[in-house]
Amino acid sequence: MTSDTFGIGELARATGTKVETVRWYERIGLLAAPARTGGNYRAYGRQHLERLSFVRRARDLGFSLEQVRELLRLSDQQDRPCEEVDLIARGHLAEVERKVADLTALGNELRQIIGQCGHGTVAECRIIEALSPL
Amino acid sequence: MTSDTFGIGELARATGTKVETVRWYERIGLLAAPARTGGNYRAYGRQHLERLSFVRRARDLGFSLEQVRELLRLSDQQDRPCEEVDLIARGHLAEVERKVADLTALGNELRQIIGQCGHGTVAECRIIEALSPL
DNA sequence: CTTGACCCTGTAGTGGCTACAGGGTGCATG
DNA sequence: CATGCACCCTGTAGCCACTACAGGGTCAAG
Repeated sequence: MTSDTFGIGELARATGTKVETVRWYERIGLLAAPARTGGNYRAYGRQHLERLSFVRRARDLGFSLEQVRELLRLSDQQDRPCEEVDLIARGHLAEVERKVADLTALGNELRQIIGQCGHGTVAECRIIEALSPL
Repeated sequence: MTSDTFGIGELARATGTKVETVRWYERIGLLAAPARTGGNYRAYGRQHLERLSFVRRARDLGFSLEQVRELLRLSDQQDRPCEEVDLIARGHLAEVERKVADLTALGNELRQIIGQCGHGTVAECRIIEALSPL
């Protein structure tokens, strides 16, 4: 391994990714396959590190792998307008907001049900009752 | 099929479940296997309908299948204290609240990033920039 | 020369379904 | 009585995004 390449473990540590996940990203074509050493070890360079950091950051922001794939593709077309990027991000934000609304409503319903629990027997349990039909 | 039994399609419609999902629940032992007709069709009764309604309602409230399984088991032990039921429900609520908090933070971050988009080229795109390392 | 950390491939499992493929059943219509 | 159609059956594969092995190979230090 030369001075400015590094193994999969180091790449994983540097990006906060699991080794298996790095290999998985390569398998599904999200990360280019790197060069190999004599012992068949993957040898990564700076570009791989940057690419994987991008992926990690986008994943942390909740983008799907398909969206990440598209964002990577777009980020390589530096002179095109960023409309599509904006569209993907706004679409994702809308999705996140929808989930927040759904989960908030769900939480309220759960709190209401739990609040009625009289801590008696299952037969009198309002939680079970709330789940039962009619 | 006698007067008070019904087929899988009817059960599915009555509970807002897909037929495949009903079969799936049976496969994983969440719903008891019903009797069969001469033509090997599943024949459900009132109990199955109640059971599946319970499952549906709990699933709609976001309980996992494992939690639903446990809630079903507990609901059958009518004279035991409902502590465990309460515990499952509170655990789930805590999880929901955690998700709401996480997603809200995520949404804020996304909104902030999107707000900086100047609608120029990808090269100047703040969204791509926000995803890129350093 | 052995130990231990690291790496390799390939496969199976997770949750909670969903979607077929390739058949059988049951009832109404012509 | 044949045909069409809606419904049902089993079994398997696919979805997402990994994760967890099993069963090996590689490499540097002691």
